[in-house]
Amino acid sequence: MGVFSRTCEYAMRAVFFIAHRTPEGTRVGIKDISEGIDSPAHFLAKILQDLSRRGIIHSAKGPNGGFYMTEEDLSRPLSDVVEAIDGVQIFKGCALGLKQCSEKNPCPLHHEFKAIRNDLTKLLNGTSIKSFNEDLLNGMTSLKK
Amino acid sequence: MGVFSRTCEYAMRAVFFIAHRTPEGTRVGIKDISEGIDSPAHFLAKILQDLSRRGIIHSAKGPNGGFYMTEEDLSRPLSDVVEAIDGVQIFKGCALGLKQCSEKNPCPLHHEFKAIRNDLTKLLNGTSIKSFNEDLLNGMTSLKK
DNA sequence: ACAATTAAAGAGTTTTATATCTTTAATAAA
DNA sequence: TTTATTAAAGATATAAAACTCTTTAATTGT
Ligand code: FES
Ligand code: FES
Repeated sequence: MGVFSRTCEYAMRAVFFIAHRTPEGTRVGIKDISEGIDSPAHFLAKILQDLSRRGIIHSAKGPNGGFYMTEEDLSRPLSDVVEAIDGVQIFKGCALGLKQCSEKNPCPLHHEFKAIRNDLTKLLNGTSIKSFNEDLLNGMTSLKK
Repeated sequence: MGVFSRTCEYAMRAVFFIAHRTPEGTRVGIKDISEGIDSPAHFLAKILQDLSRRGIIHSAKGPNGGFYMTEEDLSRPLSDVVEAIDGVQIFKGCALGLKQCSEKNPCPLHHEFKAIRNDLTKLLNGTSIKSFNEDLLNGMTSLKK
């Protein structure tokens, strides 16, 4: 596995996909999303339920229902998605899995690793979903394998 | 989970521990290692068997047997351990799990993520186990929770 | 009211990661 | 040669992650 869990990868791709497809108060269904990002539909449904419960995305049942994101949702940093799914370890945890990453009792990787972890945090925490999405709207980036 | 799998965390801690404890052709047993790094002994045994088969560490059976590392082993980069356990995804894989991370078809995170991934690669690939170990010998870093 | 559409919820199954226990093989020392 | 010591190998066991299927509830439009 890479840096994020597969579940988290699906979640991020889905969020970008929804952001991309619902610029004007429209909604997009689970089928479209799962096809659009190459993920198992039922599994993704669970993930989106979760994000929806947490208020990271929104949904509506019934005809013309589906998932969508409000302006507020779009302004959120991507780290909210990651944290919802994978938790906070990736941002705070020790590279070697020591219970506490600390300056007091640093592991051999601590100093350099901390810098890298901070860069990752800055990237995910400092960039809104909307601004990632702009590249996507401009056709510069992709969600498709 | 953090950046690395738990198995990989144990592996790295164990490698540092062995390096630390066997400076002079001595060996250290699985019991000592697992206690020293806080890991389940039998599980760690499996991991070390694996590393041993791959030639990343060495072992000897019988009385006064145990695990040890040659000069050559100590000169290896830590990335060899990570790659043996977690594979290459962490160094090459797309943040969003796209099949191929590429400039041609970059995901929204690609540019910034690539830089971070490269820093991590540089850290693990560019530093020998021995040099991480020096801090450990100087008592500046830790393997204990 | 009714039928169609959609996500939510619930209840699984399968696969992978993590962990344990037992037996075997190699080595060293007495 | 025997015994003790150690890792290797094999066989399970448990837990978590990933995935699937079915039923329910909400909403819309007729
Ligand atoms: S203590 Fe290990 S990364 Fe900080
Ligand atoms: S394409 Fe996603 S990180 Fe390179």
